[in-house]
Amino acid sequence: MGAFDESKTKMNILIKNRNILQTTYIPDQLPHRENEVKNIVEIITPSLYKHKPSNILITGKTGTGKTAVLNYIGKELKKEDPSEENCSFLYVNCEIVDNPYGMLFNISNQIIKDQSNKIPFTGWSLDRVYDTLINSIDKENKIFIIVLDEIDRILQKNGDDIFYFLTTMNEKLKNSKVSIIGVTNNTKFTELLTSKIRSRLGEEKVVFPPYNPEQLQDILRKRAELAFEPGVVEEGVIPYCAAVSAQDSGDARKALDLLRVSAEKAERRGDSIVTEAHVKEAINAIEKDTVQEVIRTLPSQSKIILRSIIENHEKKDTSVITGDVYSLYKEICKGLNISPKSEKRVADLISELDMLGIIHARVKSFGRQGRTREIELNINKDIIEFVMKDELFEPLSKYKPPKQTKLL
DNA sequence: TGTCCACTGGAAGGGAGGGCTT
DNA sequence: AAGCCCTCCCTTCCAGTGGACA
Repeated sequence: MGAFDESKTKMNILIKNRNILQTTYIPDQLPHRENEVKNIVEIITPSLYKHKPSNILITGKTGTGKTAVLNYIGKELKKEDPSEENCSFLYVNCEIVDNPYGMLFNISNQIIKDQSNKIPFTGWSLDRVYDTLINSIDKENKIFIIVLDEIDRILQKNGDDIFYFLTTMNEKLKNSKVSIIGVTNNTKFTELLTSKIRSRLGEEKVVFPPYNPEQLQDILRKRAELAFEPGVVEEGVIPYCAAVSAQDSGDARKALDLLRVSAEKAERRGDSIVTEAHVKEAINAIEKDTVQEVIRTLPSQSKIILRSIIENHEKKDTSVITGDVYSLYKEICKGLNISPKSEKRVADLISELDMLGIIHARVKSFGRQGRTREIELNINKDIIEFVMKDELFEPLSKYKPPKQTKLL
C-alpha cells in the first residue's frame, strides 16, 4: 500500500491541460481586447523602423487583460524583429521591484548581457546606476520599449523623481531611444504626478474597460475548450462563474481561478463532471484561503494590532477607536515580551490593515471626545479564530472563543 | 460661537542592514 | 578598514480638524 493509493483511486482527472487554466498562461488570442491590441500596436509600430514611439499610459482595473495584452504584443513584436535589431521590449513589474534602485537594476540587467558588467543589486549610487543604464542603452543603438507594470506602486513610496529620470533619458541618448509604457489599475494615478511628468508619461492613453458578463463567459469558454474534454463542465457552470466574477469585479483572472478551483474540487471528490455546486464550494474556499493567506503573512506587529482590535470588539459595544487599540496593544506586547512601537506607527499599521480589507477604519469626529478612527472588523468568525490561534500568541493564556461576536 | 479633544496625516530624520569602492 | 550609498522601519514633531459641548 503506497501513501498515494487511496487518493489516486478517488482522484478523477478532469482537467486535461492544467496549464491553460493558470493565470500565468498567455493565450494565443485575447478575446474582446482586439481594439486595445490594435491601438497599442499602432502606437509602437514605428519602433520596428527605429523611430521612437510615444510613451503610453495604460489604465484599467485588475484582470482586464493589461498584462496579457502587453505580453502578447511583446511576443508579436519579437516575431517581427527576431534578432531585436531595431527594437527590444522589456517588462518590469513594479510590484515586485518597488524602489527606484530596483527598477533601474531590473531594466539594466535585461539590457546588459555581459555578466561582468552587470549592476549589483545594491551598493551603487543611483546616479551611477543611471549613467551605466544610459550608456548601455545607447550602445545598443535601437529602440527600447519599457513596460512598467503596476507603475503606481513605485510612485506611492518614492514620488515621481524616478519618472523624471526615465522620461528625460532620451535627451541624453544619441543612438538609442526609450519609450515607456506605464501600466496601472489606479485611475487616479495621473493626478498624483507633477504636471510635467504627467504629460510626458501620458503622451498616449489607453483604457482597458472591465469585461462584461458575456465577454467573461466567452473568455472562459475558450479556455475551457482547451482545458477540458467535452462534456466535463456542466452547462451552467461557465455562465455562473462569469456572473459571479462580473458582479464582483469583472476580473478575468478571478473568473479563471474560480473555474480552475471548481474543477479541482470536483476532481478531489472523485466526481466526473464539474457542477455549480463545485463552483459554490470554490467561491467559499477561495475567499477563505486568500484572507487566511493575507493574515498568515502579516508581520507580528500587525497581528498583535489585529488581536487587539478583535479583543476590543469582544468586550465593548461602543465603537473601537485608535486609542483603545493602542492601549490593549501595549499590554499584549508586554505579555509577549515584545517592545511596543510608537502610537504613530501603530496608527499607520491600522491604516495598512484597512487597505488590506481586514478591517474598516473610518476617520470620525466625536466632538469633545476628539477625532479619531472608528474601527470595525471585516472578517468572519472562522478567520477571527484563525488569528487568535496564530502561533505568535502561544505564550499568552489560552484563548476562549467569544460567546457572541459583533460582525458586519 | 468658540473651545478643545484625540487624534490624523505629513514631513523629516535616524539608524540598522544590505553591499560597493578605495 | 573606512567611507559611501540605498532602502526599510521606525520615531519625533507638528500643524490641522470635525463636531459635541459649554
